[in-house]
Amino acid sequence: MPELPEVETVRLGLERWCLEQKIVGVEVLHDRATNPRSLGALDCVKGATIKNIARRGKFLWFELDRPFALVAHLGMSGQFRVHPVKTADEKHLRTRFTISRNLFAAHAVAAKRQELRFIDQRTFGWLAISELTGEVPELVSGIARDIFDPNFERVEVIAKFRKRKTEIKRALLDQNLMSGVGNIYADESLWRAKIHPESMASALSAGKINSLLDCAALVMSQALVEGGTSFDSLYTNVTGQSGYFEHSLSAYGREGEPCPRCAHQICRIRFANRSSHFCPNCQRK
DNA sequence: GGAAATGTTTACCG
DNA sequence: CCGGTAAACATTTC
Repeated sequence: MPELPEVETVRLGLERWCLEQKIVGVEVLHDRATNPRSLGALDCVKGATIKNIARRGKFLWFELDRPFALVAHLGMSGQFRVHPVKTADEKHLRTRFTISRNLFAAHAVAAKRQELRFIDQRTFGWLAISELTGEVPELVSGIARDIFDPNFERVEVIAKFRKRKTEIKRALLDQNLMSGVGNIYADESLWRAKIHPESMASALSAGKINSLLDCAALVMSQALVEGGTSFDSLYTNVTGQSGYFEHSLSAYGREGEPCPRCAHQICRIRFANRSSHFCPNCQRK
């Protein structure tokens, strides 16, 4: 589930709880939690201090006082949680980082330790060590900027969309064109922009694509305010709270229900190997 | 009991 | 380049 708003919610939580903390322990409990493209084993972050938490699209990474970053992708069900040490292990705990706040000797009785845990039921999520020399880690270098990136080139992106000989929803999901949009926000953005998901990207005017991008930004920023979307307890933010945006969805998951705009029944079709929800009355091809 | 479906990404094949 | 499909996995729903 985690798309841009959920990943940003997680990033904010990590920023709140992990900044300037030193990683003093790493315990990998599942092989698949490490991306095969990782430069090495995750325990090489031991001893590093977390200097920044950054994000592009659905990828996030911890910047360290090292020339490499710890990159994370949440996949379908990944979560980060910050816990006091000795909290009972979750069933799907994949990696445990022990982190410690550096306290001034004059005040410190003992360094305060906590655990940063990566939990992932379906194990499509992963962590990796990746070289960080430029703006983003090497592993993230192929991912396009997301719409909230200050250097997002809207005019260029619109032109790229219009060159695609494919359906608009497929293009919207392509993380190499524009990152951060997944199945839920694709359906919601298309509904808001009144565009049929199977419309050919190349058949849409620049103005229409421009308004679609406006809708995507609007829908995702609303979701962000509400702490992201969640359908079950799989997704929670760092402190364990779920998002509430699910109550605000207009099309996604609402097959058979009336369209909030025109009351026509919302349809669901299989498409690109996933479900698409749309209003056949408002969203014409 | 079993099939289908679930928010992601990547790889492969035609 | 494009699209279809499968695969990685655990769990829930029909």
